[in-house]
Amino acid sequence: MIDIQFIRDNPDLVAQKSVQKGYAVDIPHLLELDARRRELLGGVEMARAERNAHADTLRQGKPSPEQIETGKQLKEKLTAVESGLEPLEAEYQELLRAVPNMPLDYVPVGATEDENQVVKTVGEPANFDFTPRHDYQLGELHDLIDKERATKIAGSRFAYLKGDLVRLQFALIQYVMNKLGDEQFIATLVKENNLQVSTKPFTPVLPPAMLRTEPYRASARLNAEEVTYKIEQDDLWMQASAEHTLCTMYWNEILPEDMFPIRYLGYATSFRREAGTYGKDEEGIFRMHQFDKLEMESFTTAETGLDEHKLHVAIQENLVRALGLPYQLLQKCTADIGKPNAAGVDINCWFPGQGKYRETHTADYMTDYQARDLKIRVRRKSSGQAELVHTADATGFAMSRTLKAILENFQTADGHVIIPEVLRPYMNGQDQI
RNA sequence: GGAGAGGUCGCAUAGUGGUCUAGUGCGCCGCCUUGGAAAGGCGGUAUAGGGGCAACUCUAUCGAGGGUUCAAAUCCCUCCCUCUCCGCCA
Repeated sequence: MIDIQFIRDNPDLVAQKSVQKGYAVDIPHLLELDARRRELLGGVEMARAERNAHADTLRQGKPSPEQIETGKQLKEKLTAVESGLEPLEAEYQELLRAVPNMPLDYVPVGATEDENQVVKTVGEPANFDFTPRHDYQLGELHDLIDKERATKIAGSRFAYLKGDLVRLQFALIQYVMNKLGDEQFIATLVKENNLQVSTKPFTPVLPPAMLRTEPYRASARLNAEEVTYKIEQDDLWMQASAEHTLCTMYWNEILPEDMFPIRYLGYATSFRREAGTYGKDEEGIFRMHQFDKLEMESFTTAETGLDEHKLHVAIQENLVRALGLPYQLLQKCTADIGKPNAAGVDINCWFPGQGKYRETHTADYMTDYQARDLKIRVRRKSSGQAELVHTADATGFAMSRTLKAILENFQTADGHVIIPEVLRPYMNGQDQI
């Protein structure tokens, strides 16, 4: 949720930037509601003050019939003004929540994801002297992926992953957990990128996989119900990313300043309905209903939020480079960053099977937009004041997409797959599949 | 699944219709005291919104929402959550 005061102060800017993000919000109408709401609220509060003052005079003893009569009249008056406020309040809240976060100035303006800016292209796609195989072909060759039986059991977009592919996943998890848990590693990236942030390492977290409606809504991440599974019986949602259960972790809390920055590396199985994607990426394990993901989530003070986001991106790049995957770094445009985002970056890795760069990573910077509705605040040491925190999240590795990228990029003519060197120590030194 | 208890200020607790403008203890902050500290004393100690240059002030918040009443932490209804015991279970 955005600050209503900001909208009051910058109505044109908010309208303009909302449109740039693809959210048509009637700002003049919102401000009109806001003004009327405040006016009515004034009346309601005055009526309440009168009622309270009257109640004060009756503190002791029994009230006289006259006093009860006065009280009745005050009550009627209050009910009358309150009834005017109620529908207005509901509409106001709905409209206010419809306003997206404001993109930062450097975010390119664009109407579709095609206008995302390629910031850099790193690494060269391998020049195979044979037709590169897809993940499912390599999977079949080494008995690594069984989608057919998974479909029999669970339906489309599920898979049994087996053998070396599973070992590879656990190696990847272990590798990332070790890197992000190493203060020296963080310190190097902070220095290299000239960031004004702490060198504190990330704490690994296994979060719950389900969450309740109320915190989910407040996180501004439950805006696409077609992507999220719901357990009707228990009124719970399956998280579609560890980010969802991580960013909500401190819901309704005020945290001491010396806890900051709070850096988590979550690992969770994520679930997506993928409704409306029939026929899209049906082959292989690129787009699944269920996939495992390492996810960074940071809570920071306002001053360090942007640099924290940049740290996330630096970490992502470092990890992708360490594997040796060719990739593009994209500055996402206003249309693609998402409603709660102030900025966002994608990393698209090269997939030889498709001959394309496809999205494997994303990094989101929310400023205080999520925190406002989630009511997550920091208690400042100097002033004692409670201020909204900033949140930023970023993909560590989405397992299935990364496994696919490794399979396809490092394949050999005879159908083997060379395991990235950094992962070999976590696979008993195994160097190929 | 069965039975029971409970959700009050950062924490712990008191509070069963009007003196609750939510008490007390702990914690925290400031001051006094001290050579310095401890102990002690005094004062303060939330969040959100509205008004005001400010001092300050008004409103809301005792799990959530509704109701009864002149008046609700307290009574009624619905829901949510937590805990304990039993059963089942990785």
